[in-house]
Amino acid sequence: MSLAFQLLGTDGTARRGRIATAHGTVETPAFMPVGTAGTVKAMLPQSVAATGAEIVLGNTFHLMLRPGAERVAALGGLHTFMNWPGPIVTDSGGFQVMSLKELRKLDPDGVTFRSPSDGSQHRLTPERAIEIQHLLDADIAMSFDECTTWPVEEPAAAFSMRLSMKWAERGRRAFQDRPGYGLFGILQGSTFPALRAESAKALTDIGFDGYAVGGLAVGEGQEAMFATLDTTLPQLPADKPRYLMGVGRPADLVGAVRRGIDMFDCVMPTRAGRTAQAFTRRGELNLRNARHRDDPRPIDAACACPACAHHSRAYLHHLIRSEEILGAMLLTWHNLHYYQDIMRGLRDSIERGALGHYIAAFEEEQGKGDIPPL
RNA sequence: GGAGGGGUGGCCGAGCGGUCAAUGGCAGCAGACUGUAAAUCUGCCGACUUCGCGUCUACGAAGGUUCGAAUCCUUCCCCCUCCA
Repeated sequence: MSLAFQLLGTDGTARRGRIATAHGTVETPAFMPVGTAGTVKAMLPQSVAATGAEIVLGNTFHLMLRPGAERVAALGGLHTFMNWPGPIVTDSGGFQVMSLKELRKLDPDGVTFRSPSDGSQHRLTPERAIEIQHLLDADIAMSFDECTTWPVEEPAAAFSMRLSMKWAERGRRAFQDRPGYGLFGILQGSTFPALRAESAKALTDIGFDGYAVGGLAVGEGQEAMFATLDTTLPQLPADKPRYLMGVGRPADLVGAVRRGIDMFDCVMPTRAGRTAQAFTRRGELNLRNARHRDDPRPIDAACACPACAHHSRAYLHHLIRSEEILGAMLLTWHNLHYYQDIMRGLRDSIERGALGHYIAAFEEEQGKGDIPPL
């Protein structure tokens, strides 16, 4: 247990902090781009850093299958392997327990997966998930859990959550404490306040370097997600970072930070970028749409990313229509840059005690919608 | 000149007597995407439309056979291959 978290300030329930890891510090609230298979898709590591991201996420399950955790370790660990010298967090494979439901068998001890690529069998237990994350050299490791599906009946959610809590305890025992490295526990319990409370107590009793809220943004909707955060976050220790897993859209990030979340990861900016969607200060844009065909304007005039600095919507539209790789690259870059702009804005306004103003301005501008072409 | 093959919705291309406004693919028009089985997936895609298994016009052209034809017959037009 030696991942230092410093709480630098607060504004209401929102927090401004700093995490010190073996590979550098992370200013929070932070958005962590998803690099599942050892790459933030369509981005060079240095480009990811250029957007302002300080930490990226890798995945235990995917890297275990290919190229293999032992191989990554032999090649110097994930930082060296993917040339990302900064901090790395790794998901435990818990999300795949949900997303690969059809390809896995769950038992009290762990989960047996069939590989989506070649059908081969792979076993993940709470202990093995930690071992793999050690091999990958993740600065922040995550407990192996079962990401509970939604909707779910309360008894099933309770059963699933309690299993995850047992696994969290086993993972905690397997985790080797080293300076600059930490292990986070993951809360479950779906949208049931009593289950979330039970989960929070179970994890804080065990004691982790940080606490993640899992099992949200799986279909319950923003209102239910925020309601769950409202009742759950006060039960977590103030001196540890809080990570909302798999979230989200810009408005989700803003609302969750206001409620006291310090960290996020989400495929949204990268995946949406590869599928033609751009997030902007004035809402979302689908660059595949014909209306951009003759538009000489940038995606977002207020954005400093390469896509907005040097290229028109018409050109981006052309690249996407032509299935040119550069289209996916530029839109991914833009989305990640905009996400980091949001995080910078949130951190800055919390420091100044002006979060309320920031959010009001954010919501007003988002609500305006895109400026129509002349 | 002779022999053979073929002309199908923006394009390519199935269909070869009814259940065909016509399989697929591409292009086109939209939508979705939240700890990545995702550079993916879904819907629409002749015209009209009260958006309904409704009406109309359609499978080179014109006739014909048939209860019924994109599918069979006749003539014509055009394209391709091979032989002279």
